[in-house]
Amino acid sequence: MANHTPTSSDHETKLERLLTVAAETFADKGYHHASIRDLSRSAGVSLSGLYYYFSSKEELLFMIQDRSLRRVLSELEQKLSGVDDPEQKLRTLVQNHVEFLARNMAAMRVLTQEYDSLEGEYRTTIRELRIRYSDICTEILREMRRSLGTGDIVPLNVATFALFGMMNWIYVWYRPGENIPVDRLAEHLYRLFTSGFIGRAAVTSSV
Amino acid sequence: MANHTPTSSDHETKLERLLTVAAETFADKGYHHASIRDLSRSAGVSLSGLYYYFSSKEELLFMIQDRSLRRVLSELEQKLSGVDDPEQKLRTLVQNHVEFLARNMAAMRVLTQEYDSLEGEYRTTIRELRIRYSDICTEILREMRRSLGTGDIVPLNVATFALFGMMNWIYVWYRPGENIPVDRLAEHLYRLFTSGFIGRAAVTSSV
DNA sequence: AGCTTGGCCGATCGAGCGTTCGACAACAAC
DNA sequence: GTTGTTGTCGAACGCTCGATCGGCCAAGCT
Repeated sequence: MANHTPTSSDHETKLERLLTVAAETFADKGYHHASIRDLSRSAGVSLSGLYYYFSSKEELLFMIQDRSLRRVLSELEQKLSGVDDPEQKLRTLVQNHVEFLARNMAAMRVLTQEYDSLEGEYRTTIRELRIRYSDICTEILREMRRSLGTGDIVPLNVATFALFGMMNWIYVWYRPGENIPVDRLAEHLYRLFTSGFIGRAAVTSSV
Repeated sequence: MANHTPTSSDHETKLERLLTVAAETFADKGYHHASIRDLSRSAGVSLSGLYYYFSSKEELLFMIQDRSLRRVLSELEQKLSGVDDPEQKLRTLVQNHVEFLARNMAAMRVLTQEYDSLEGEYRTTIRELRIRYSDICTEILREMRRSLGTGDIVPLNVATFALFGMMNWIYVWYRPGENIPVDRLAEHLYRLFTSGFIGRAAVTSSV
């Protein structure tokens, strides 16, 4: 009577562990190339035993993406509450994204690289979460522009995609521990995006 | 006697067509998920007939990546010869890359997304080409910095990866014809990278 | 003791995969 | 007219895949 759901937390813990193993395997070999048998080997569970925790390979992929995206989103929204200055908001977004990405490299790689592997309702759900995420970014950029009174140099959606491109490209080259620290990297990207590479106001020619 | 390799150009033409079809299929369904049977259907050639033009699926993937990379590299080097100003060089690089990417979206998508699917010598070859490409970019950035006398704000390799991230992210969201024209997009990205989003010199806080 | 349930497994199925092989038609060379 | 080359094909092989199913076992309840 003490705990009326005695096994549910064990179940959740083990599921979480399986998702981590799966994310690493998918990140390493790619979703389609990695077999459920690979997972069962890495997780030390039998092939059929895995199906107790999820009902299909695609649902497994969905769970990895869904949980990562919701987590990074909720951490961001939590950190943003209370911040008013648009520039500080953007810095918070970049720091949060880069740091989360470095902490959950495998899952985030699966999230960005295997989106096309989802179909139907799974895909729709993930797409809506992604849109919600990028909308937050675009809105911050809009505020920045308004508060600084700068003109419409670059379309907001192009700027948003460029920023996410800079950040998400990290998993192609960055290895935590081998390169510069994560917080310095985030600061570099934030500065590159806001101030640019040269760091001065006017760029010479016309167009 | 007039032409001692009469069929070789036909052969090359057909191979080129097959590579295009294959790139589109791989870009659409992913390398591992797309079957050779899919290709044979799309190309209107029998399954076994395909093997006259390549000896394995992996070689096919390699040829797509190798040809794209060599082509974009040679077009870049050609355009760069004669340009002295580092800023103009960088603008040329961005224009060339973005424009090529928009013209060969499928192949470039395969190039960036399916690098991990190559193994052994194939992988080594492609990696060396990629390094040669990014080295050109890093070298231009170094020249820019020297000629402008600006300090070491952001490490050159971080800046290089950020730039390629901005550019290569294009295939995630950009659809030629639906969004802004390609040359405008390239100019936006060039400006974003050099001058940044805000477009002024100093950014407030310390760190 | 008997019964239920959560967790897990070995064996197996049907489907699809990449690749190979022998054959065949067209065409040029001798 | 024979021979060799180029391009194409249908059929098949061996293998791996995702998924299923019946059953086992330990724990908790009655």
